[in-house]
Amino acid sequence: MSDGPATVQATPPQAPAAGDARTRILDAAEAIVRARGVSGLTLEAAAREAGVSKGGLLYHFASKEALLTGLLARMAEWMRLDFEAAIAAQPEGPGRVARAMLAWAFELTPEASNERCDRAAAVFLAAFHHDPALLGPIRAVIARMREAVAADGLPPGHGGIIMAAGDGLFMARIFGLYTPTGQERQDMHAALSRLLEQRP
Amino acid sequence: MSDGPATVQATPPQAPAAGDARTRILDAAEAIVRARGVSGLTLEAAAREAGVSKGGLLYHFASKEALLTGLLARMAEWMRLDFEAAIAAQPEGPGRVARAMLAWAFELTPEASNERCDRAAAVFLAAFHHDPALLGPIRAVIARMREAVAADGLPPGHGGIIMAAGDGLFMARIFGLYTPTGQERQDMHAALSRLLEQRP
DNA sequence: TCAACTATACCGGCTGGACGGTCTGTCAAC
DNA sequence: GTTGACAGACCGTCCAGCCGGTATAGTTGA
Repeated sequence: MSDGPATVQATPPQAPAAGDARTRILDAAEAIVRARGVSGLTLEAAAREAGVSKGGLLYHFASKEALLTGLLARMAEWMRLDFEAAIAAQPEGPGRVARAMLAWAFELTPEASNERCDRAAAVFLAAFHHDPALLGPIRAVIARMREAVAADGLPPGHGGIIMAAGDGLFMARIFGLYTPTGQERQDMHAALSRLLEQRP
Repeated sequence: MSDGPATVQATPPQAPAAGDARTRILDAAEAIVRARGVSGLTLEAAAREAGVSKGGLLYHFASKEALLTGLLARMAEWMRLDFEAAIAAQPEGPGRVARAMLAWAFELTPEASNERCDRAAAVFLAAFHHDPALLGPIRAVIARMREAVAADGLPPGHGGIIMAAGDGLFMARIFGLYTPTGQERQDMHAALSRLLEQRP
């Protein structure tokens, strides 16, 4: 009994409780994956980062898988809303969805884009590592995007290229494979824009 | 930076299986990741699959990181050779490198392509999960590809699109996000081919 | 020629630490 | 006094890495 419960939580060690515990835990888990990688995400670490105990975390998420499922469901919903907003921001007509995807992938403010990109990557990789089947909600969102692009009135293949190119840049970023310069991004954006102005 | 002993050039006394132990261990590690995911790759499992003991594995690869490094070095070398062969197979002139990349990404026999794709994905994901810094050799290979594409005499952005689209399809495959139909792949291939026939 | 020695190529038990999940305890609010 | 929302000790499992042992081939020296 040399070291009893000497540590009492007078004040939370980290940020002072923004939002409810559930949201804080989700945010903490994302932050840990971004900072320390997928293997750094343990229940204890997530609990500590969120300012709750391990038991507290397990009260909200009964297992690690439940935590990842929660993370993924939140992300899928954000993606869906983002994508719908991007479509709504484009004028109607052929290629509307593809233009929205392009605007989404080549967002003008790289900061905001990178932030969201990294959050998505963290959730994505953590879920995939635990169990690839957890990506179901994301797959569903992507399938709906693909349907929308396919019915967009573009020449065959052009929609697929837009999606694949966006995915490729996403992958390059999350794995740190390479970082295109601003000029390169602009050139790619311009070339893709020309591509989706064509009609079948 | 050589992990393991110098290879003996004489035939092994009695080969219990195909190839030397080192190669068998590397192959076994890849197979495990493909079959059971990154988290299924343990030293014991790799040793068992390769038909050696754990101690035997550790004789050739002093740590798990050394094993992953070996896996990655081998893959980077294969990629480099593949890419050079793909370039050599294309007629000279502007867009040669981009045509090689296109042929590489949209290989005519999907089986062979998928096999290599999955092997690469296994190594890639396992290494990334252990330590993203291990991807250095791959990054180097990609950087050289990007340089080659940039000096290929294509309109700005077109080379980047080819690369990004290929990467996107790669990502879609390794994460099982979606599977383009044969028709879709053909359409994308045709559209990208048109793209790289243009001159600045 | 043959015993002693050395290097190579393994074998497999062991340990220490990390991690997911369980369980009991606590405490304020209703 | 019951319930919701935690706290935190604890347990079983898994795994990387360590270490002592072993078998065989090759070398050396008397």
